[in-house]
Amino acid sequence: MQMLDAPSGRAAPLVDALARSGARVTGPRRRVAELIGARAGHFTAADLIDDAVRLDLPAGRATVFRSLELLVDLGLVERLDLPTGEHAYIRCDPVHHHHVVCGACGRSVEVEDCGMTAVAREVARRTGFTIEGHRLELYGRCPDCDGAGRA
Amino acid sequence: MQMLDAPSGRAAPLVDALARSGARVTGPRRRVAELIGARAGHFTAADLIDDAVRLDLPAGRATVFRSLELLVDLGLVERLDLPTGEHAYIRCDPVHHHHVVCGACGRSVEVEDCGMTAVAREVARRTGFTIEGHRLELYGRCPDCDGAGRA
DNA sequence: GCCCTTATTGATACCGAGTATCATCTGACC
DNA sequence: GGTCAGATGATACTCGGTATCAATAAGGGC
Repeated sequence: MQMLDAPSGRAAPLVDALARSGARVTGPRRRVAELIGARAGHFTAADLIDDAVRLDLPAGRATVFRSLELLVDLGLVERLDLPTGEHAYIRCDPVHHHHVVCGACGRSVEVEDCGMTAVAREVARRTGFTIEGHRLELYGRCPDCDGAGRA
Repeated sequence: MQMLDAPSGRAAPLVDALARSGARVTGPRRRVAELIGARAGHFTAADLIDDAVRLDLPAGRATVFRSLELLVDLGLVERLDLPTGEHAYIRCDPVHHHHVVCGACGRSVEVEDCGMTAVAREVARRTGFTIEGHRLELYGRCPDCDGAGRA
């Protein structure tokens, strides 16, 4: 018996948000939430599909993609493009922010604003464009990997 | 006879850079340069392949991809991810900069810095990460489309 | 101008991410 | 418990991009 009635701490908020949005809280969706909750840092759809098999939390390929799409729409997961061109997903809070991704371990943290609105304003001034949105991703090394690399 | 010995004004710099880099200046590469030169704004690899057929400037699919990769390496073309998730390419100068893309007409302009280095520094300070690179894309409406929309 | 080496080409097959289809199933409300 | 719209998942497909490999051609040396 899978204890799916008691989703792990990290999966629960996803399940709750799903319920609040009016979407049906189905077995496969719970499992996908569980899989995402078990992940740290960014992951690809393929990662989740592999995990589903490994952890015996069955969810069809199409369902994984559909659930991800749903969670992206709800703002609980964000799609990002790694410098390699790969598409990945990352769990996050539904407020505007950016990601800093560690190229060594894949860990990522969220940062807000940090002066981006000023940058957008400056760009608007220089180009005459009306800026409606932007997308910023920062790449580098997290303190741990940076330290390890130097040691 | 295609006047490929006299590439159009917009294609010539691409061909020159190709020659300077040590790569062979072949017929297909000239043609791809010509196709890119004929394009305004961003375009996909598929666009170029279509153009190649329409304009009777033959270049194989694999060759178009390879030429694009080469030009990306040389910094003459940049790959960008549209908000839709599509991959596109855009012609640009080989200095670090960002793109502002008009969602209505697809036109885009380059902008430099605009305070991004300060943002990166601030992010580094807050997160402890060493920032090695970033990627910023801005979306909005160009002055023309903005004006038309309002009129 | 010709030859030779080697980079390039392109037809083809392949791969992986993501989507469409559609018969079957199931959550949630009555 | 019954009903039915919404969800599922097997399958087949599309599409962007890459690998393979025999054939071709650029361009430096003579």
